[in-house]
Amino acid sequence: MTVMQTTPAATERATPADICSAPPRRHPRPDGQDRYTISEVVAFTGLTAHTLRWYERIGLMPHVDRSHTGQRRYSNRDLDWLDFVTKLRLTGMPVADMVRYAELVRQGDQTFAERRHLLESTRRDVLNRIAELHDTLGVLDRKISFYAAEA
Amino acid sequence: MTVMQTTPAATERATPADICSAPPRRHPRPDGQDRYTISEVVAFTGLTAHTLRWYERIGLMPHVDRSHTGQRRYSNRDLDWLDFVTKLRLTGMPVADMVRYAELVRQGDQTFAERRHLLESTRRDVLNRIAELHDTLGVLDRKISFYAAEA
DNA sequence: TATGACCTTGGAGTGCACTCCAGGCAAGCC
DNA sequence: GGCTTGCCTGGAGTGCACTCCAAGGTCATA
Repeated sequence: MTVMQTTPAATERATPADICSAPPRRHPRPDGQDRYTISEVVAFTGLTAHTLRWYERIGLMPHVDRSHTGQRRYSNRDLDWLDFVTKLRLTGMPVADMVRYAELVRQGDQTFAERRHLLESTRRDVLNRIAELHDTLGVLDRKISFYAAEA
Repeated sequence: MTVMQTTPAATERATPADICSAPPRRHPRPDGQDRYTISEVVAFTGLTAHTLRWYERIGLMPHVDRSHTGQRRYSNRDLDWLDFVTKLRLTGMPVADMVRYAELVRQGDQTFAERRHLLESTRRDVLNRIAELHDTLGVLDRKISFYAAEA
């Protein structure tokens, strides 16, 4: 199934100089398909196969379908979930909390209120972090313009 | 520079519900003093004594003065440095990179250009992270308003 | 049909950033 | 003098989030 030119695991160790440039590029999901192998999902999400299996083990993935020989076949719904999880990870939310959220989803509609609370508190975290980063940006700009003036 | 109200190490383990509320409150630096004990610095910065000693061990702190009995006495300059380091940490910069920066500072003025490059790339990282977080905010808002509509 | 890329598992290993421990010194107070 | 509190050190331990390994089954293609 091809594993085109992403940066499969080239995200290994980025020096500060690298980091800025390119976020791990992901491939578009082909339309009209709903059963992806793990390596396709690696290409779409930028996660490693190890991490995908691990997510499943710890209960962060809803049950993934299997082929008749036991190989994983991810659906578009699974990919949507992974996209969401990846976003949550960016906020710095611990994996344990995401597992908690996944459990709530499994429990069905009566957990809507709790899920909303969880997301709302995450939202506040994100706003705080953005504010902190803006603050840091100010500090960096002052230092940089100092160095620029001296150079 | 101001470091106002924050609690010492009350940041232990915050559940998602807690996190939002208060950032660890720190104590203001008293004026007209320039030799602080490690426990005072703990109160000012919110870092633990362990972490302060560890930062020194790995070369992230410039040499800290000692009392005649060998106890650490931090200066206001040291506190400023710790504030800066703490800001860099918030950006997600790895400790090893901050140690690199500290080394450049120790090497003196001829490293201005390199320091500026390092900070500029950090600045780009921060901008990227802010953009990612805004993106995540959009996702969260959509989910939250979905749950709000259903509830 | 055989080669090689791909997939499976449980469990062990890794790297980062702390975090703690044991054993000991020094100062203040009753 | 005895007690408490605070500080010191090197080295070991912890928790998180992966990351890898060994041993073996599966699949596409030459």
